[in-house]
Amino acid sequence: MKNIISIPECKDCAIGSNSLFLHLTPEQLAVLNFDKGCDVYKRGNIIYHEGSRVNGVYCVNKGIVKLYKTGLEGREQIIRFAQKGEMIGYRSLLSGEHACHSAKVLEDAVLCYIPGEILFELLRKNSEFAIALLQFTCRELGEANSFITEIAQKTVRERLAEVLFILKSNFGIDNDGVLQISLTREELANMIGTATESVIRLLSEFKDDNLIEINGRKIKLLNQKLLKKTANIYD
Amino acid sequence: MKNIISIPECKDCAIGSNSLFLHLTPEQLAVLNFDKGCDVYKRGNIIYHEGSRVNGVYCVNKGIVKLYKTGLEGREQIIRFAQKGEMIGYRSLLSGEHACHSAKVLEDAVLCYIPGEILFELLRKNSEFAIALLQFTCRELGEANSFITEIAQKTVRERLAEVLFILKSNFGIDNDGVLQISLTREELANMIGTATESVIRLLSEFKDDNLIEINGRKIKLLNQKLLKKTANIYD
DNA sequence: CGTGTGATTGACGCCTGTCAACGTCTGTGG
DNA sequence: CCACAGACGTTGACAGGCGTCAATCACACG
Repeated sequence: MKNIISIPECKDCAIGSNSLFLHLTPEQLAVLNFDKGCDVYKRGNIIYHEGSRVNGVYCVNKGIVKLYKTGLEGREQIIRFAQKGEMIGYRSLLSGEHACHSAKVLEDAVLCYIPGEILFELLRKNSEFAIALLQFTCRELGEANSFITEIAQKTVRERLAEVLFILKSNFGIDNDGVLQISLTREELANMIGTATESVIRLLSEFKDDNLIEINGRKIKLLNQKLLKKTANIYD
Repeated sequence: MKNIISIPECKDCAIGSNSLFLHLTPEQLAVLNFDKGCDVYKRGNIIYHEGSRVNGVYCVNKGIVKLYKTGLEGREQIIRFAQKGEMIGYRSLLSGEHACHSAKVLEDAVLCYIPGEILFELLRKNSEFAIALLQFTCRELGEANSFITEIAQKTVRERLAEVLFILKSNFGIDNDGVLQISLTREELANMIGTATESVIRLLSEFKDDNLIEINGRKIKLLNQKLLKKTANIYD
């Protein structure tokens, strides 16, 4: 097995203007770097199950992780995807509750593990870090509230069109306009709370209307303006 | 006008095991008490509008406040209700975003106002307070995620039955089993994302099935076991 | 080549949103 | 004191969006 990877440096994850780790001092970053664990996960691996107790948080260094709740009759509801630089499991750790969702690897991933005590220690010693995490959480809460409104008031058709834009803003599109994440029809359905068949039918309709182009799981956005109208988005 | 009220003491709001203010030192509590403002609001008053900038947080000392987003075609989606001891507006203040919902008085209320600088000061100086607020936010985030799953997967009928239990746990029932909050049919509809007429019809059905008793806006829970089954709740 | 997962399509019907009409109650102003 | 407006509640009719079930196809993998 030539699967040995070099353990990523925390400071390499402290990228982007919104990284929480920017608020740590170099010393704290060094300590964190020393105390953390790191592992490789393959597609399909479960990192933790809904309902389990979480004793630390994971940082995504590479790959994509799907966070989902299991609802009625085992149907999964996707809460969000986490990618490079994002933390998962922090909600459960901080609230002291059991995990409110499961985490499953969607694209082969490298995750660092920060034990709970270390995180709490940092939060206690570095109030800027705590406030930054608070801000992050509040932003996520705002997104959740928006999503509630949308899922409650919009039609499936509108939600599907909208989710394409959400995926675009999270994972981007390449030069041809192709979404840089590939999801199964079922996963799309589980994001917007509908049946797989409905997603298939609606995607076909979008294609017929020249809003998108489909190539397997690759979705290309053709007419974003009209697609936004379909999604009932006006910004 | 004999409408002069005595300004409530912050320590009187620091009740219950989950109050954030328990984490403040007596001195901090005293400072907070001195710096805060306080006002009386009548039913129907808007405290702030969605999209406005929030420069502080409000603490509910008395009454009930409805937090809601305005969605498509002006339809309101109720996010939550805040009552004695709860804070509102903190999400927007902390995330630095505009208010993601409007706040409207449902039952005549007394609200204290804590300027943003004061709150941030406390968060910086008292890490236990910051962590407590973080925990609170995370719990709310967990609830939001659960709600997303429910609204996405459950039928209107199930959601309506469930919301009765949510109201029960938030506002309680009296000895006769009557919910201690009175909402219009429209407000119930706006909680679960459905039409007013659907709520009316379903409540009638619940009544016919002897699950509840209706007296205007007063709803009495008769058969909670069956009602839970209707809500598809198994705990 | 069998097996399994995912994608697709069609048929069918119910849940639920919309529209419209009407009843009820409360507060307001003449 | 009555008339009226306005908010809220109720009921019926109706259509269509969307979930469910079932059959078939496509494709990858051991």
